Amino acid sequence: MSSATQQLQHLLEHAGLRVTQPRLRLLEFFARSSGHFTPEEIWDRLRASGHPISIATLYQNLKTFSEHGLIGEMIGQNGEVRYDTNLEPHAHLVCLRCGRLADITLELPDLRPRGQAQGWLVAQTRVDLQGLCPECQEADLPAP
Amino acid sequence: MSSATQQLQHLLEHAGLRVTQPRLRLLEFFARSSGHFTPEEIWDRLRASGHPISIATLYQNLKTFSEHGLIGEMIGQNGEVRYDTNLEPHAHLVCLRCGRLADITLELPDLRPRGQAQGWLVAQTRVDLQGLCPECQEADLPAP
DNA sequence: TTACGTGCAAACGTTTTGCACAAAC
DNA sequence: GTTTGTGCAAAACGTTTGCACGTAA
Repeated sequence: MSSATQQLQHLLEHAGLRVTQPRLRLLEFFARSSGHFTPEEIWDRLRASGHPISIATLYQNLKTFSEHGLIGEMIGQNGEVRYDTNLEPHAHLVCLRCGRLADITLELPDLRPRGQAQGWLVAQTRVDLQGLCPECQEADLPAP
Repeated sequence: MSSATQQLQHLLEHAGLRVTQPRLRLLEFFARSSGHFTPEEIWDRLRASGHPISIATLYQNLKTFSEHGLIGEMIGQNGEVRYDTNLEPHAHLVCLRCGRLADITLELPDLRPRGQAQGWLVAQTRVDLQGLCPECQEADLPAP
């Protein structure tokens, strides 16, 4: 067993989860991928890589992993659920033309609302920027 | 016919849409409501008010209306689609305990990303703040 | 050996579609 | 009279669940 796989094992053990083949494969996927993936995308890629797992097991483990803080869960631009290895708080930059999604770290000013909504206790902020990525600006097509 | 209904008629005509009963009833709903509604909530309320419309017609018209800019479409905290009469750009304040959702107008600083994601052309920003509304802080329950 | 995880198939809730009919223009 | 919208029922979609079996601890 590779040492990379051993690390993933420790991750599962540390979370109090049993070490199983489907879980190791799913964690491996996240370890070697970077991005924000829908369950379907993950399922397709696991299948394509020769390590298919059952769709039920996939959904169950995505939920389990995100509940244990091993991966992040986010709601995409169109309401799709996506999973992510980036556990740091970060904002997203979505290209309106090609859909490319980049993580960015914004230094946010104090966003505590004044005026209309005083008295709220703000715990988290979710910021998504939409626009055109450099490549799509380059392509210089009419705006979508 | 009431003058309020005439106004709604003009709205439809101006958008190049035919004036029909279901459409007028749907627009009436939005005219007298304030908030962010799921299709199901809208359907329930129309039915309860004695003016039911078909679920297919509802979905078709919600899409049509939002494409024509008559109502706003947003993705809720859990990925649900919601419709809204507030067409102004605004941010949301979501209570993590009771789910209450308030619109707020933030004076956003320049959020153009630097560093990791230079070169993007930012067209829109979506900001959602999560926290506790004043009432839920008052209730002083353990945090969710 | 016992609790937990897997994976199939079925069920689920939401949204979309095909289509015959009705209404608006 | 032509085009557009309605509404039913059926299909499609993504996700969850029940359950018998397998496997980790």
